Amino acid sequence: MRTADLIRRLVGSVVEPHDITVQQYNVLRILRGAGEQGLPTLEIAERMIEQTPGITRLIDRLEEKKLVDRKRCEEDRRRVWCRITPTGIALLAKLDAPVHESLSSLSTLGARDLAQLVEHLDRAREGVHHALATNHEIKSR
Amino acid sequence: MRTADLIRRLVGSVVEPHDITVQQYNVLRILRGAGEQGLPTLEIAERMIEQTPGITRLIDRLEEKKLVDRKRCEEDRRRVWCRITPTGIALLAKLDAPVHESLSSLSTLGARDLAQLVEHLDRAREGVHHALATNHEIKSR
DNA sequence: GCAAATCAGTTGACATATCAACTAATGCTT
DNA sequence: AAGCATTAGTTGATATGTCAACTGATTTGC
Repeated sequence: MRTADLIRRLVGSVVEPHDITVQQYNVLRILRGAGEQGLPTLEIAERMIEQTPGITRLIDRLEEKKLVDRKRCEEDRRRVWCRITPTGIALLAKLDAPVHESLSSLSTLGARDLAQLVEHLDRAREGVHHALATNHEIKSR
Repeated sequence: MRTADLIRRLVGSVVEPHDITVQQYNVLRILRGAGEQGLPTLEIAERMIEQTPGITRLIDRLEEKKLVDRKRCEEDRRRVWCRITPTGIALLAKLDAPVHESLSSLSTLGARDLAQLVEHLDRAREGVHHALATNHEIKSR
């Protein structure tokens, strides 16, 4: 968790001077990856690295900055499609290199160690995920 | 970072029903570890897992709940000693077992893998730490 | 021995996060 | 087809986090 916090702050130090938070950056990355059509609001929430219940207002703020736009889905009028705007794409393009470069600091670990680290974290996450789900079940009785 | 977020939420699901946040729990653990005399405010901040500039008010809230008390240091009147109260100790005692148990979900990894994971994270952190420090230097010019 | 710099901590203004209650649309059931 | 449950998303109240400016205490340099 110490390491995650440091990485968060490292990425923050790169993106925040451009007036977006790390979470907003994460949303933009997700939407860029999602392509033309975009994604419904709660789909974005599910893909976030840090889970956040405040997804609506997070995207409100991105919309205010014209980095994202939204429109109601016609087939299912409960849903809202969110898309990254050209301005958003341009901002990400500017950030790609510096973010990537800042994360190169992780290469204090070699490729092999890094791969193993990721694999271990994946396995750890499974265990924790299971514990959280169980915990939640118990609470909801 | 996904894994860290999950663990954070797992610990949160254990401690939050007792009306403290994960960060507050972290402060209490630090103060219990610090013993009788306690610690000056900013010393606590340095030892936190997630760095937080809002340490004063975080401790304000713990003080309101009578889990912590404070007094000015006589030798250096700028400083404030923070100590965990008996109520705080009692709360931690109640939480020790459930927190420990919830974290046993990490034993999807064997002891050896876990040790290696920690070592890799430590090394990763060094790299990131260095990058952040350098980054900060550049900014402050 | 005194001004300037530094340090420990606090405060105010503001941004963001969180939780529960809500609206509107759709799906399911009989 | 009516009624209830579910789903997608929003909103309001409130708690917490964040940044910069500040106070008061202690060092440091000259």
